[in-house]
Amino acid sequence: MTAETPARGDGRGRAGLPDGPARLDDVDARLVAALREDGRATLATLAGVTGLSQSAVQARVRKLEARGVVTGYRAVVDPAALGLPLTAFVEIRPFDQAQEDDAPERVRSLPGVEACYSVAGEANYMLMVRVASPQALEELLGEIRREARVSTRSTIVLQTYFE
Amino acid sequence: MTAETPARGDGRGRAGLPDGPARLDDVDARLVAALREDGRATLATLAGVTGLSQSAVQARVRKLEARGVVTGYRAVVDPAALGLPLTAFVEIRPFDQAQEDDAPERVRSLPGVEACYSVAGEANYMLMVRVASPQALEELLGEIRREARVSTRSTIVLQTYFE
DNA sequence: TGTGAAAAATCTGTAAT
DNA sequence: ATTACAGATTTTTCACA
Repeated sequence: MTAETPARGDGRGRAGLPDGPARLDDVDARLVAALREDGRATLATLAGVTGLSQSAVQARVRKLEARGVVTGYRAVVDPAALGLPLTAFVEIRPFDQAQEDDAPERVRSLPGVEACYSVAGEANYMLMVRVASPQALEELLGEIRREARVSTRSTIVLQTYFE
Repeated sequence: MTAETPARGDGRGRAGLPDGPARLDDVDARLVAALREDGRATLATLAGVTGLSQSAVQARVRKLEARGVVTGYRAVVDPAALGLPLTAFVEIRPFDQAQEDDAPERVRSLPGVEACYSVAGEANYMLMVRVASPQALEELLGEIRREARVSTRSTIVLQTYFE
């Protein structure tokens, strides 16, 4: 073999689309599913799930990581056990629409802000926050408003059925 | 040792509260933080982080798992790579408030529904869904409405800053 | 709880098919 | 992709403070 072997096509998938998912085949899909269920599954386990050899599984998992399909591994922790039993969704929109729109950066470092999305709708952004108490939520909302100069509209989570 | 050794108090924490978080000490907190960042961190790494021996760390991690503080380990997967680039929040409320309120169970099995919360506010429940396209969202919303007999109000996610 | 050490299992890299 | 093998790491278990 003298020249490089292009893995699949030109790395762009279909007609000029920015490097796409590069479609997962059946085996990859099963690996991903298994790793989503148990991020610590051993190669032996994954080999069993897919019917492939351990070596083949290892190579595939590495590729999935390298391709950015699997971006990491995390322990799932009960928020209540961390002292943050209260979850809320917070929609925010700027007081003054002329101001600079850097809300995501501004709220990122506030403790308790777990996620930030820009959304289409009445609000500009949607946050998910976890706090210790209603009082803590009140304080956090104040920080959010002040830090990002926005108004907030909160939806309190009463119960999490699954996530 | 003849009788069982109660781990801490009576297992209820403070005055009759239903078995609480059992407060994490400093070391546990660091372990949890490390495992949230890297769910595959080795005992050696965790020992380094905490200054404890591997055995001690292992015992603590086991207890955190047994206590339900750490509920599992998951690979983090790029939704786009799975062919689900479109995220949305869907608020739902029943058409007829007299009907049985089993929406969470009904939507649980619908593919693409990633989370379900009951909420305080105008809606009864908030869902987070991931789908392949606007068309797929339309179809999923139809299924949700039909399956759980609810009306929906959706907020499309344009960009995920962090989660 | 904790430590330390030995045994068992797992991962990694390489090579031949 | 598969099998096989060796060396390094990691996990597990156990004796003991």
